[in-house]
Amino acid sequence: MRLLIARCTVDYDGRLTAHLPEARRLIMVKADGCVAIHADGGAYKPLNWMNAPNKLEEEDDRWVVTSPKGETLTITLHERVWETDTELGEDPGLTKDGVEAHLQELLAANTDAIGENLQLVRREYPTDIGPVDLLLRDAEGQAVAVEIKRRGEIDGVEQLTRYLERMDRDPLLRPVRGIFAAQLIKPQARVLAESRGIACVEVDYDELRGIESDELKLF
Amino acid sequence: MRLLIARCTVDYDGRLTAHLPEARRLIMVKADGCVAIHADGGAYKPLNWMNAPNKLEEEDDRWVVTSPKGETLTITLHERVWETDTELGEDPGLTKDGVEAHLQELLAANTDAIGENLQLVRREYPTDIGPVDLLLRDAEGQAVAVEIKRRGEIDGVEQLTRYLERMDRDPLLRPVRGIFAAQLIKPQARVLAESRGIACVEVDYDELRGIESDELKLF
DNA sequence: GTGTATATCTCGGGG
DNA sequence: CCCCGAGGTATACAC
Repeated sequence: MRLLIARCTVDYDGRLTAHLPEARRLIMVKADGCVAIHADGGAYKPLNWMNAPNKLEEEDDRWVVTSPKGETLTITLHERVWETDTELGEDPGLTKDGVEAHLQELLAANTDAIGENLQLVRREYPTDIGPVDLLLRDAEGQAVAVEIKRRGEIDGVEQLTRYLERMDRDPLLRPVRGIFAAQLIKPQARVLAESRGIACVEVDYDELRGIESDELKLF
Repeated sequence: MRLLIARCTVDYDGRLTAHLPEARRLIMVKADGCVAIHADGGAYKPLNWMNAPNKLEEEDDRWVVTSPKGETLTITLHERVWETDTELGEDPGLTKDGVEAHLQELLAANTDAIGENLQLVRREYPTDIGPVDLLLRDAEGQAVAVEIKRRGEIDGVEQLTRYLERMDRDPLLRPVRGIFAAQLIKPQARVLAESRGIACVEVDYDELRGIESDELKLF
């Protein structure tokens, strides 16, 4: 990883055009070739950047980074404050717990948290406009489509609505009941869902994880 | 801006939990207090981070960053390779050209690019679920709601559909016609829009900008 | 490759 | 503060 602190001006020309007036900034060039220009604030997002793959040409105090799509990032260096180049090596990578995929796993294994007497048919049930998180059947054999979110907002209701509309055209499934499950459901999303006959269920992630580990203890 | 290259392990506990095994990484602490841990690849996004505002406690080789919401980022330093601290100063900031806001300005000034004989009523017409990009009236006085995107995808059609549904409840507007305008409209979005009676218009940004500058030349 | 959904999204604007 | 929408979104995954 190459790090350079310099007074510079930067111009991006690609999906839009953007310009940075002269100031002191950090320029980071990673081993994969990606370039990022950071100010001393503003969260982790750089002011300007170019992803890998790209081509970096250095001509004295003018760097031109070009992407295969024809985007260019031009960095003009007015004063180099300092620079360094350090080998970091491969990163073993991040392990995560608590994202939507885990919530889906837990709910697939504990459908009781969604409703009574529900049988899992499959996860990621495919429709021709995208996969439904869970397809279940209730005690009467009616198909139940479940959309799972960490945070239940309007987009999720729209998504489930599209799936239901689609699945209702399938004589083997029709009529399909919809359930919107999330750790937290926003009031706007709840109103929209219920106005469309979609049930809302709030689920507790920690509690589900507790059930899961209790079950494991039985063996 | 403080920069530290170190062998470290990192744990985040907040909206999810995440863990980074021991490896060499760059730790960046900006003047506003935000912390980012970067590997030597993977675009500009850090592996792990904590936004400002937060509290950073350093105890020898263990840094604990705590956000007001109770999220914590724990960095354990196993070997410090080098570090530095440099004053960058305020950044004058980025200027952009070519984003959706400009497209909206241009279309508001040149409704002919959307359709014939359309009169602008207002930009960002407020409904109780959000603002519609443009509200127009056609030659017959019928209200026309326009949703503008750079790239026309399904989400944009859903958005316009919600607005139309809402506006159709207003006796002063009803019935409202919908137009989906974008530089490029994806086939799926076009199918969905047209199945809902929403017209699609592709507009040329460069051409619009040309019209604009031609008009300026007349003065 | 396209299409779809997720994200500790980030960021900015308006109420 | 929350809500909403845009983003050079980036990223992963399925078809």
